[in-house]
Amino acid sequence: MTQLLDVRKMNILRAIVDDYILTAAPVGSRTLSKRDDIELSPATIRNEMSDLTELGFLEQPHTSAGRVPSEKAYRLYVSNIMDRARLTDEESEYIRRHLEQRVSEVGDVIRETARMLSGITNYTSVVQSPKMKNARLKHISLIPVTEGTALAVVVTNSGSTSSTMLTVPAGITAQDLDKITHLMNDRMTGYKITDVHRTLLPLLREEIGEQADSVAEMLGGISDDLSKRSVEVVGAANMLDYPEYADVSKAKSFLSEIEKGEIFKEVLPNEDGVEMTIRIGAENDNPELKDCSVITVSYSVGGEQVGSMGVIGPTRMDYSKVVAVLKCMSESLGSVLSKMLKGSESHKELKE
Amino acid sequence: MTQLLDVRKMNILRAIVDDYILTAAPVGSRTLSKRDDIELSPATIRNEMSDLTELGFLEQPHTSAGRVPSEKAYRLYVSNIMDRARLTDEESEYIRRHLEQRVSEVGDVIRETARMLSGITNYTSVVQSPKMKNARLKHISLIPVTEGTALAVVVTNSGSTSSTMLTVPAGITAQDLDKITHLMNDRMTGYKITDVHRTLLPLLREEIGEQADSVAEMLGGISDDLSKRSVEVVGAANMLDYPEYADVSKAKSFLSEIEKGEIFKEVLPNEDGVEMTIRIGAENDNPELKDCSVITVSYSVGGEQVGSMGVIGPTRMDYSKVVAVLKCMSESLGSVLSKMLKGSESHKELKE
DNA sequence: ATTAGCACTCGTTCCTCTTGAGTGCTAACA
DNA sequence: TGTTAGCACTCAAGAGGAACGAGTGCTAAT
Repeated sequence: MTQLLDVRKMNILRAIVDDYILTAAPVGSRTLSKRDDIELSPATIRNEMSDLTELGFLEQPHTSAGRVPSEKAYRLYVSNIMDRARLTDEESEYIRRHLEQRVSEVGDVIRETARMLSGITNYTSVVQSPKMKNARLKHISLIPVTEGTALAVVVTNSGSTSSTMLTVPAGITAQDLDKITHLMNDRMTGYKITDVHRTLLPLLREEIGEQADSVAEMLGGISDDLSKRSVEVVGAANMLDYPEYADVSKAKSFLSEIEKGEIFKEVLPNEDGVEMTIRIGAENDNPELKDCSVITVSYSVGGEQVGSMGVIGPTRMDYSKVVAVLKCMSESLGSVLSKMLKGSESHKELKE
Repeated sequence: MTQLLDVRKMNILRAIVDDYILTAAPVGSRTLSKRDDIELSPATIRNEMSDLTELGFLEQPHTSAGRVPSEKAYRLYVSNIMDRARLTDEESEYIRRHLEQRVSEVGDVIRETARMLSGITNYTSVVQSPKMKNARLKHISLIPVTEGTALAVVVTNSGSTSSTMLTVPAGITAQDLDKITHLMNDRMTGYKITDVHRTLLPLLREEIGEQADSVAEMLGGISDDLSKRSVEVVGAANMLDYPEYADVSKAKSFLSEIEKGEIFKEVLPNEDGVEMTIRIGAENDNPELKDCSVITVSYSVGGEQVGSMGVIGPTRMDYSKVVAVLKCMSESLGSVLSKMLKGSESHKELKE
């Protein structure tokens, strides 16, 4: 990338963004010239600021106010300017240790992650539970509930359970369900949940004949259901701490959006391989977030991205800190989950 | 109860409360005298208001402002004055129909109840899931997970499932767990979950001898876990619509309290037999709710109170409407749950 | 190229004044 | 004796205006 701005302009822009992130007040030339890292007179700075305004990096609320960074400025700041901080060892140690105290259930770990993320950053956090597509079958029970419906209770190798209501094809009896349950527990444990119904098909044909296909379809519903993932959102009320939301009607519309529960879409996993995404203001698809920035990071177990989490804050958020915290969280969560899920011993692959 | 106030004072008080609930602005004597239901001159009203203030039913924000009802006034209003409205048939029909569309899962019904409750009242709703203490065992699986831990998956006659991580006593093998599972499915279905571990004890003695007691204790953990109940809280952001929360810092402290997730305590079931409770302002245990009123109602299945729900709003809430909506909701939820849970056929009672 | 100097802009703050909704009290009235 | 008209008084809220000051842009000197 070619140098968009000369070094001096960069420095001034950094100083303005840093200051604005801290104070939320328009930054003036005199304030800047007092800083140690800028050795220029106010007048010179004013000239530079005037240029930066023309280039679209700064905005002026009104003639006699200081300058405020534009979204373009944040973009540049985030990609080229800010120092990509790492947390101190104590901080990351603290995070990891807290997370490791919650090793009994995946849900607990996710919740604790969300809580810490919002607690440390003081913004709103969104954490998605890991996808279980690669989970392997450990135990299954098909339990008839009413005429035509059955409950499938699946335990995966990671110890997580899920239960799904299934519609039982006509003609399948409780005895059939029992037979299928035993068949699956005997022959299919260790297979990926998503593969089970296909792999099982030939065996089913032997056991229950012509209804095998409809039963396989029913079992497919289990892996569909398993792909539904929960999302923890914590710290929405934190936003009220920032002058951006001093106006109650703004606060209300933000909080209502959060309560709708579709915010997780903003945190949807990035394309494979992309670790971190920063979306600033209007870059967000959701118009309700046009004054917010959303930073998301994916987390991995065993080298594979299985989920993501994010932080939502005002565009004037502390990008550097949030990036650092998210990195650490992602690593910690990944490693804690790995430990939890490593109870998976027998892996049988589906030969396609 | 003896008549605390004469009829005219009652009328004036009702008018003031009604007006204040509507407008949130202090009510003056002239405003009142313009109302059709009060045929008195402002001066007369002033005299009465002065008396009511002395008696503690009214308060004055400052000398030259109108009067505002005190908590004592709301108390009186709620117990003796307000007309206990019922919903129209269309309204209650609407509620019932909406709820009946969610018959597949208890959790869905609870969530929809909370959503409607907050949607209709425009306050914050809290709905507790029904207690399952009387649920009866339909199916159980004990699945070894790691050395020393097992997962208990329980399906009740109502079709709801729960899974609990149990600590397996030393010396109990996977085979033992299997044996116990079969024993329970063969002999204990239809019993109340809470009774199972006790009733099973003699049978366990036969099967696994001296370890029976520790196993029974482990199984007791299942019913402990089953008594954990989820709570849905919806519409916290609604509070921002009211001038009481125009101050962001108030809004923040309310929302933070909600987010802490302990609000359900305010909705804890009333003593048996009490159907509805109204707690006004300082009557709430939680100091964070001292400017709020909480109305809770219990709901029943088969004549037994199994849960409760409530609405949280400013003390200046529309008591009459909320009471009516809660009554209707309680009945609808009760009847919908009854239908869902009536799948319970075989009941075996524990002979004590 | 930088900076000191200066006139100018404009939001914020702080007064003061006015307005009006409300009161309490007193005296007249039915 | 209860009700009401009248009046002086209070006080929050709003309007208007001066003073302030943080900021700018421009020009001329360094």
